Amino acid sequence: MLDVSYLRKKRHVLEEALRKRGYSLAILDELTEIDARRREIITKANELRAKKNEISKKIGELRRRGEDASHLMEEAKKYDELLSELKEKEKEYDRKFWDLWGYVPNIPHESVPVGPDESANVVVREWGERREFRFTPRPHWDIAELLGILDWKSATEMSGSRFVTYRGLGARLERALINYFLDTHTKNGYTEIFPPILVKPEALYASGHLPKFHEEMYYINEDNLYLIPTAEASLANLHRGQVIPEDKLPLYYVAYTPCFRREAGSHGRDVRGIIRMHQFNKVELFKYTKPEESYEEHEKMVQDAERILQALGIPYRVVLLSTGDMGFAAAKTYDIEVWAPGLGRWLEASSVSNVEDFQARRANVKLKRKNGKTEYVHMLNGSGLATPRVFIAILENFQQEDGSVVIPEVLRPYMGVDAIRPE
RNA sequence: GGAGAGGUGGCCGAGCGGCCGAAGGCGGCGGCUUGCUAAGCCGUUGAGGGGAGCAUAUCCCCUCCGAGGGUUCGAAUCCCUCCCUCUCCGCCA
Repeated sequence: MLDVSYLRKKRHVLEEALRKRGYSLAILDELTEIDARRREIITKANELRAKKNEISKKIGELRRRGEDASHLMEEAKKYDELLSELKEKEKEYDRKFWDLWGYVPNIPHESVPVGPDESANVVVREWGERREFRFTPRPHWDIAELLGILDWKSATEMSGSRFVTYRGLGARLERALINYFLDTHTKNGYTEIFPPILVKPEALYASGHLPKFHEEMYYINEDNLYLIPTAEASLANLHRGQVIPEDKLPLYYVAYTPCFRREAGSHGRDVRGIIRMHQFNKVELFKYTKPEESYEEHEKMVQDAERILQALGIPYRVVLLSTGDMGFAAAKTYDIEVWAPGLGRWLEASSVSNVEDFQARRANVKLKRKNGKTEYVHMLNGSGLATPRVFIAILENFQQEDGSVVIPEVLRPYMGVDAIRPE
């Protein structure tokens, strides 16, 4: 959520932000109208309340002296009728306003390329050499089939499409990735967290996933809880309502969690393999920083994710997302895409965003300066990394002609083998 | 799941219908002291919103004592619902 003063005092900034993102500006007119009405009502109600409070105070004084106050009590009652109506309206407009304000996205940082969609994204750098194959590289689902490490039949039978069962060294590889990621990041100063995976709606409002993305998440009506779509949702709530002394910042967190997404809008897309799953594993990085340091920390976070791919030897590129492709809460986002030779395309394995104070405002996380002043912290999140796409990249990049897959050096201690071979 | 206790400012903690945005302590900030010295003394110190204002200066008002309702002229204080914490019992990986 943005600071409301943008609507009143810096409307041009908002307009520009919405235009850059390709959003309609209509919402601003609606907001302005509701806001004007809302303030009108608040002002009126406050005046009435002030008068009524005054009378009540007098009654108190009279009563204490043991004098009669019935005439004043009559007068006070008159205000009740006037107020009760206004109070209803006040609530109504307040709710309307804040609900709608929740649909206003974050303002893109000035360094973000402007464009309608991913076509305007900018490749910032590319790492590693894409391997030349002497044979036609297979897509990961064929390799997995040969190796017997992914079992689609059991998963679809027990859970449906977009679920998979990892088997044998496949399950082992998944676990190895999670552990390797966690071990690497904790060595780099991130504190490991294992958060709840079911969270309350309030938590998702704070992270910015609600109200907009209800449809994208699994919701358990019985208990009013959501399955998290990413650990970001949990980590953004780690310090809810807290005031953090500035010398404690920045805070670095890393968390492994499964993630759950309904993928409601992507029927028919990426249906084969493990590119797009309802349930997948991800190791998430998260930072709480001072506002003036967040962009520097953003760059560092991208590099922390990149280092993992470098150690694994997977070719990748870093893409700066354009205004039209960026997420709702983000002010600036880099994607890290791994090369998948079997598919012949780049796959997003990480998305690293600076949301500035967008989440902090709703989660109410502040920092206290040395001079006693408080302000909202900046929050950053990034995958470090999502396992399925790294899993794919390993299979496809390190496949041999006979279908076996060579395990990267750094994973061997976790795997216990140097290759996965056909059964 | 059952029985009970409780949720108050950055933290601890008093208050249990009006004089309470809230005693006291700790912490923070400012100052004084420098023979009680890893101290003492004095002062100061919550958040959000609305209005006036060039103003992130200042002033006025409203709201906030877990959240949401209710009773009352008036609620931190009384009633209801929900959330959370703790204790005991039950169940259980």
